[in-house]
Amino acid sequence: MGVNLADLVEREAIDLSQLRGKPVAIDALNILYQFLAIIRQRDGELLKDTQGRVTSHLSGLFYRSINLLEEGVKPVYVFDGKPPSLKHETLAKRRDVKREARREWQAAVEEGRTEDIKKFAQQTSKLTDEMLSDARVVLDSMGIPYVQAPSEGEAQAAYLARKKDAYAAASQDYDSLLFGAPRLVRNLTLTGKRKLPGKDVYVTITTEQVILDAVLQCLSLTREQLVEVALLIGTDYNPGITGIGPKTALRIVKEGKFSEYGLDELKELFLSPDVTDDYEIRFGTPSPEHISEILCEEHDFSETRVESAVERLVKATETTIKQTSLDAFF
DNA sequence: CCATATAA
DNA sequence: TTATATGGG
Repeated sequence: MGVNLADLVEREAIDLSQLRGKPVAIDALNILYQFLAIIRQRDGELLKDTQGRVTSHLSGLFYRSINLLEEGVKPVYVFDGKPPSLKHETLAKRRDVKREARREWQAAVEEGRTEDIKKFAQQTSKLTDEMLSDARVVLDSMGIPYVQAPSEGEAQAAYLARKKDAYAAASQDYDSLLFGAPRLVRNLTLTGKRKLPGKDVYVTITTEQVILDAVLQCLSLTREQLVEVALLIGTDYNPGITGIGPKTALRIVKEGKFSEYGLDELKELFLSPDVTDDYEIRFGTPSPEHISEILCEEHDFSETRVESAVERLVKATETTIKQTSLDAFF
């Protein structure tokens, strides 16, 4: 999932208040997959409505968005379009992994291995078109804008950040940096405690940011060279060169020997990705009626829970709009 | 993940 | 008030 630049980039813990009043371009697929992986019951099953339709992603999207707005953060979701054809091999591999995970999950449930149940269930997540369109309807009802990317969502989110239509791109993956996002925000969430897969150990998860210029300066690389390093290690478009890790990749690129590896054409996918200017970011007024319609009537959410959440949403929207117009005024 | 109830 | 448990759809 995405390029692994974790060993190379320096991250800085930030407080959510540093994002107050600022639009943040959130990679929608990335966050929805996270919700599907995490929002599950004890047997690893997803939350579903009475008709058996998955709702975990909607729960996550709804409550997370409200929490962000309450913090003054303005989420702008970016949805993927058609994946570049060069990604087909990667996507096929992911399907295989998921098929295997479903088998392992079933076996773990039958044998009652609790840790494995969770582990394998998380790997089976699949986002359908219906789940994505439900997510869009929820956002519409909340008055939260989203952008349709022609191709990769990460690329479009990075483009928004480059154009300063967004203050940052938010994702767990580092690809936005390769696509040129000047600022990447990871772990854009409130709750700070998460359980480690291994044992009953809890780690504190903090929101962090990665500044592209700082990364490049620290490594003494250009963005193009950072892309070269990533391609040698492996990205969503290529498996990487066997036996080459971050350290060796850095050396190769700095010695100017990248072109010996036949990956030159792939660079363009990151340096000139398919993005569009055809979008409008406008925050609207939430519609309690539409929210109740899609969440409660259509998908069996609890009315009392949704009502109190909507109350928070309306209040947060009012103050955030006020804050923004004030910012624009001064 | 998040909200809510309950314990401490 | 804060920490932990559990159900959510």
